[in-house]
Amino acid sequence: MPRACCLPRQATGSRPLEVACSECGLDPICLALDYAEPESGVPEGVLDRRQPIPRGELLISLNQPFHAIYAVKSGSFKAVTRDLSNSERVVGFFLPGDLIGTDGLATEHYSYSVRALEESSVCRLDVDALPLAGRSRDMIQDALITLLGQEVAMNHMVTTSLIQQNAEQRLAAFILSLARRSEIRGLSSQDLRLRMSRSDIASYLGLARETVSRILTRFQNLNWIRLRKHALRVHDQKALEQLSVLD
Amino acid sequence: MPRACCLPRQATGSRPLEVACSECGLDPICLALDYAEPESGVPEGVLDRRQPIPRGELLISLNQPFHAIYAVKSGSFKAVTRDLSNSERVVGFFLPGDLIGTDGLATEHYSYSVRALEESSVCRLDVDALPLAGRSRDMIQDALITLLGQEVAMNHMVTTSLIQQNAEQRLAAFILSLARRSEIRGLSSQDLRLRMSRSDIASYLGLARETVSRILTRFQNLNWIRLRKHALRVHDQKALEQLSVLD
DNA sequence: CGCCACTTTGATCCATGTCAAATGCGGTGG
DNA sequence: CCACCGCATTTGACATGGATCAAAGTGGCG
Repeated sequence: MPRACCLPRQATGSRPLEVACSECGLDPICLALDYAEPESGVPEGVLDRRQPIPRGELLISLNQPFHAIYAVKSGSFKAVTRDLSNSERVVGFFLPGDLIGTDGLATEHYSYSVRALEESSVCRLDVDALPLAGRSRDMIQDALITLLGQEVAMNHMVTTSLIQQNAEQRLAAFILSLARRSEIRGLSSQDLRLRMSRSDIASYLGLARETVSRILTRFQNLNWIRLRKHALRVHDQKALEQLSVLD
Repeated sequence: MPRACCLPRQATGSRPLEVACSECGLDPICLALDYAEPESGVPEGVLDRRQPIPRGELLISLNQPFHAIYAVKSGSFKAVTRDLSNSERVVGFFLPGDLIGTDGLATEHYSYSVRALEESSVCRLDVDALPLAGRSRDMIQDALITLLGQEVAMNHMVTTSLIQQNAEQRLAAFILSLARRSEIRGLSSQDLRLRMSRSDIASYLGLARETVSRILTRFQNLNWIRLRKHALRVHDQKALEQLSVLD
């Protein structure tokens, strides 16, 4: 059973690595839609595959009405919201295979802006148009329930691990989470590309950017990681893991 | 259209205040099940209403397989999990109208233990038995999607507000969130009962219990709140709100 | 009445925020 | 190709919020 949407872009030269459809968070729904191949009978616009997004471009604007869920195919994104004092706060990063916008399902509008950190591509699922797709509601609903449930569980973990850990632990957990997500999606867990700025990381982790910088160099001096501009290589995963375990 | 399950317990004497069914998070599903009244044809055990839970009792144990979602009818609960270093961490409080266990929908097991902070009661929805209820899958699925979506949005807010606020702001936000939830459910937003210990609050907010204590007395000295053992009266909601706005 | 758990208050220390300056890096124009 | 500029990052010095340790106060319950 070849997954058609994964075939064409196999070796397009300098393109960044893509996550395989089979590893993508949207896959259950794509399956239900037969990947919206022409012969599937799914109308145009329900599932748009591989939409390119230039670096710096907004994929979603805060408070925009909800219409679609996106899956990151390649590249990366950051989610930014405004807190009560109206200052920007990074609330998440999206890597290949991640879903963007699931929280809009309930609220009817997006609760954050999403910006491409690099040249990226996404698959877009038009939720409003889903009923037109003629697919079994049950399948799609079940898939959505699963997705949302995973989202809840993930958020839960993140919250738990971020609050009341010190700066070193937060950074270690952050790096490990990137590595794990990368691995889950079938990419390398050792060579990571941190396309976000130190400020973005700091904002996300609730730290000062100076602290992020200091601790990253500390990790590097301990030979736990190797950091060259935005390329991160994990040398000693065990050491990072131990850090989170020690209280 | 009287809501049957709200009728009988109207004035049972010394019982704590109950949330009305119409204000309960489970209501959309209860509606779909006709409140599981005898004449509704819903089998026994799908929706158990008003199960009493004694103070200190476990409603859910960590890692227990998932079977049901609960709605708090009266009283209150705390959710406790263990972090990587195996120490206990409070990850949430449940007040009347709140749903417990929604994250199990996806993970198939509960990710925290839930303990009654006082004599409480819950409605129990047996998710496994739902298909037997003969209700339209669509209705129930839609309701579940809405519930999960709200959960995601809520978690999002909590995470955003907790990380990178100082202790005063966290406490202020905590009190305000209790007040708002109380109000949303149709109860008083000024008179709150904090049945959890200072340690529980501290654990939840990622602070030391001494800090919680100190700041609560500080708020009291400023005349923003009045605190008598576990009864909290909000005197100056505006002041608390301003605190979160200032960065 | 007295024990035990919880809470409050006080004193001290350290991690991390803040401010400031130096360094590095990419882009642009000459 | 180099000179210059602007921005991100790194590094240093210092201040402080909150953790930690310690001890006293408070209330519930046998």
